Amino acid sequence: MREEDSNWFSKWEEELPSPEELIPLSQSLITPDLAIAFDLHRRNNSENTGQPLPQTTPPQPNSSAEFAGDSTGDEPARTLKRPRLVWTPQLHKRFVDAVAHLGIKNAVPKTIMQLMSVDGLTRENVASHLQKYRLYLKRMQSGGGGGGGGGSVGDSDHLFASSPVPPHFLHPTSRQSSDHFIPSFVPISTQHPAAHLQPPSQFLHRQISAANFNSPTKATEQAMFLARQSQQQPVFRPASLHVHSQVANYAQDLESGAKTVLTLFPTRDD
DNA sequence: GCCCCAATAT
DNA sequence: GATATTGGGG
Repeated sequence: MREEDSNWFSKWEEELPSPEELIPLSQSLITPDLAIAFDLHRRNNSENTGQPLPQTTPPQPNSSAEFAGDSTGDEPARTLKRPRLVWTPQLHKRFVDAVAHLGIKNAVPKTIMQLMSVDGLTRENVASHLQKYRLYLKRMQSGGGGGGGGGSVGDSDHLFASSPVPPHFLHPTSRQSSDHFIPSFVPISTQHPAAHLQPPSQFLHRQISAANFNSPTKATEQAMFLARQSQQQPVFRPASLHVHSQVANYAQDLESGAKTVLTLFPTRDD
């Protein structure tokens, strides 16, 4: 039923005290002007090991939607090109969790984008990624599903392979609202290829308090989804949340050396 | 307008 | 190679 869905969704929005409190993890994209600033002051350490960016400007959790920096004060903000979005495993996991949570049925770009609630993430970003992800799933059902065949999915899907694929993705059975797909721990025991992009200190072990989703109501489920993403307790103790907003990392492309790409940096691993 | 898919561009 | 963008169609 749609009604339920829209119900919890609106309730969700109503009940939330404030985005800042609920979603401390809201990942802010850097503004273009900031990017330019960084580009100007860019350090020479190409392959840095530590924190690449000094936080000269405390990013505001909610204003990030506007890239519309008038840094140069001339370009219409909408025309400005955003840097390419880099789908880190963490970001991708968030994507997968969102899709899993919505169920394949409702997993459309717009909805996914909303669920992920990542600042600066556009519908196009999600659509593009979703398209590719679907291909991956398809490839997986035909190739690797049977067992025995050896259809190995190949190593070309590093990113997608980094997050567990919810079982119900692979077999379109009649109904799966996936009411409770537990976005399980991703056993990031080994480092993924993109690990070099992440500061080593970011690797913390993740533990979910299973006690939390004992009796999730529709309303709270959404909150808990987000809470789970941020590896925080639900709204209970907002005081303890460190609100260190994420810094988007503009990394100079190591190979080409000319491109600027945007990496979303979760402060915790997912 | 949103969505999907495929193809093409960067 | 990974994303973004575009185009055709529902």
